[in-house]
Amino acid sequence: MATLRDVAKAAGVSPATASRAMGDSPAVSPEARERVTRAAAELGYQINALARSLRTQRTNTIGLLLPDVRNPFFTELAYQVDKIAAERGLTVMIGNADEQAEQQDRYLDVLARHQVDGIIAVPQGAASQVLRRTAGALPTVFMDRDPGIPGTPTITSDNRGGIFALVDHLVRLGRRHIGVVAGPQSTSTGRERLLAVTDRLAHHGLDLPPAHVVEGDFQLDSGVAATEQLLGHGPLDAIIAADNLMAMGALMVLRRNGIQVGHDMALACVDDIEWFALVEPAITVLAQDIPGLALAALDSLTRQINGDAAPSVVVPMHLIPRASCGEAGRGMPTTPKEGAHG
Amino acid sequence: MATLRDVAKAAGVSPATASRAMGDSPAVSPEARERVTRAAAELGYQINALARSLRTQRTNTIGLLLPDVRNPFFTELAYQVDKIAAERGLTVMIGNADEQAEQQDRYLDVLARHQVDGIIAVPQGAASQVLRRTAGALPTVFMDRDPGIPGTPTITSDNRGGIFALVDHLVRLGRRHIGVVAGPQSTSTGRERLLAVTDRLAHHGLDLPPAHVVEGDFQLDSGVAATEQLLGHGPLDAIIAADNLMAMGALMVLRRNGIQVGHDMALACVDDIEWFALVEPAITVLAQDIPGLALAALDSLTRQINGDAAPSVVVPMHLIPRASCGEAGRGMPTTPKEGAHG
DNA sequence: CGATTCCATGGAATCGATTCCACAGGCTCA
DNA sequence: TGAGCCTGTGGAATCGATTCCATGGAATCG
Repeated sequence: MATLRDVAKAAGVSPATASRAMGDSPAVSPEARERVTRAAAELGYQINALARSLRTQRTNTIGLLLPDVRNPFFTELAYQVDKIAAERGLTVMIGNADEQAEQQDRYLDVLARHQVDGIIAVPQGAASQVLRRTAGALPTVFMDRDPGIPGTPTITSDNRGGIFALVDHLVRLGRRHIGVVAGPQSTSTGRERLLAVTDRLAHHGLDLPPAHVVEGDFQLDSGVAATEQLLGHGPLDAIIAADNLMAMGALMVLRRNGIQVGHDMALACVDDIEWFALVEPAITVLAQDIPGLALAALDSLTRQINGDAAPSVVVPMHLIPRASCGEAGRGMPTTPKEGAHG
Repeated sequence: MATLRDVAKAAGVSPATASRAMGDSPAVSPEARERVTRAAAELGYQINALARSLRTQRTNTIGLLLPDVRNPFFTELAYQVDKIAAERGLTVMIGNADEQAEQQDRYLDVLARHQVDGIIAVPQGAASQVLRRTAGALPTVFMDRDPGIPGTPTITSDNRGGIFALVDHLVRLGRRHIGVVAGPQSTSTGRERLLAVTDRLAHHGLDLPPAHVVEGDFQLDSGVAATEQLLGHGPLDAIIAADNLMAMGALMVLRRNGIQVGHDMALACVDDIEWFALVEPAITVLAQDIPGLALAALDSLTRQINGDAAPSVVVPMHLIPRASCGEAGRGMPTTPKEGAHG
């Protein structure tokens, strides 16, 4: 591999001048710049990012820590973050915690050792010691979930507002007996979404008995188990799943039991997937604004890296009604509380 | 951030000794090691991977270049590669070409600048100049697709053998009029799969007219377009899609046209998705052995990094019959050529 | 015309960890 | 007892790029 020294020699200048010519320092004669550029091209010179970063104390690299890269929601999040970061000349190192706190800690250390300029993290479970230390030591932004570490900005979706709209939608369609496949209560999203369902049902004068709530872990299998359990606890006419994969599991169970989704039972969940529109019936979702989240997170992180105040942001969610909740007018009449909605 | 120098000072030893104590060099007294270890813990010392790598000329980092991180097949591939690499103490930098040759080239340079020890690449399109240069300059393994660069090992699935099994399956079920939503013919997988279908149909005495083949780009939308086109060209009783996303698109079109999949029309594709078993009807797939591919790629790359001979590997595929191709015995009788299959 | 400013350039220090080399002190063995 | 060895340690060079500082020459000004 050719070094800058080689390039300088080939161009007949000093390494200092070569360095200036490669960057866009104005203090280089056009002639020297030309010679250096040509020499670099001829030698196939690639700058050594390690050496540069060691000297400049800047890597232009950020870490992205996710709980599960295989969940389409996080895949999309990674895609959007990487895309925007690339446009800004930043490289993204993706770390997959694979749903294990220990892996998360391991990756945080890896990122720190690689001297990333900052970290965007979707934390899992309770805030670990390593997570606190890292968030305190270098620019950090939490995204999607809030681990409750004060002083670190958080970019989240408006889960409460979104769930309100979803519950209103279901109630308007005549659903009264709602079951919830909740997310893990160790995550802020799991808690917020469940609480919002409870609160909004109460607002409609409806009750959410404990037997109608089963906690899953955001994975497909837990959606299966939770739904089986829900079906054993009295009659329901709607199920809300706290994420897409658990909704998939719920759909499997409902099908196996010969329950007509969209008719006998409404099904809705948080987080859209491209092919949710495809499944029969198409699934009603509460979609997060993923590009919006990614953009806000990067903006906030960049500010923090530059030493400015970094804001927390709440991004609106978007209800997409599809066939899985049935049509308005079916079954019971539209709720008289219609007018009370926000 | 504490440096090794700080740790050494705190432990009352020289940086040299501190370095030796942090690694597992035997030439350190137990007492010195103890003191250094404690000092490091107290200072929250994290080794600076940049400085270490600059000196040792080893980053213990490999690059993984993918054409589309949002395709579940590549997501799973990334997951498996990262998992195995982590077990071996390697960090993975994922690059997403986002289906653009230009992005691929850009990422190859990024990886080279970061001094990765080696690259695992799923190349797209024709082999670019940058791809050739990179493959020549540092340890490289191609995975899934073969760009035809001699001297660089390739880890691929046995597309030909797999497709043979799939075609045999369809023919055995009485399907005779097969349409193909082919992959891009600029990729080796696209070419191999189409050729294998043609050859195996011929082996059964069946023809594949040009009008029954439409080329897509491995994305959902192209599956939609291709299937619509196929339906306009005479009667078919089966469609083979070269990947999962295009099969999704095909399924959408078939549904919209009221065509009963699994009865009027068989549908099968390459690459399984967890929830393909969920769709109604469940989709028959030719699944790749993703952990097998990941393991073989990493092994081959590691050998190459260590200066040993790195093998090319062909990994077997696995046919998973589901409801989308209908049951045996339906329609025409089982082909008399049954006995001729390999 | 002499003094001052400006500009392009090169030498050398620096980032943080590793490692070659030299060396001190304790040991063994003849 | 002295020659030789082994072990643990520290000084200093090194990896490759950046950047501070100094310098020489050209341009500008009064």
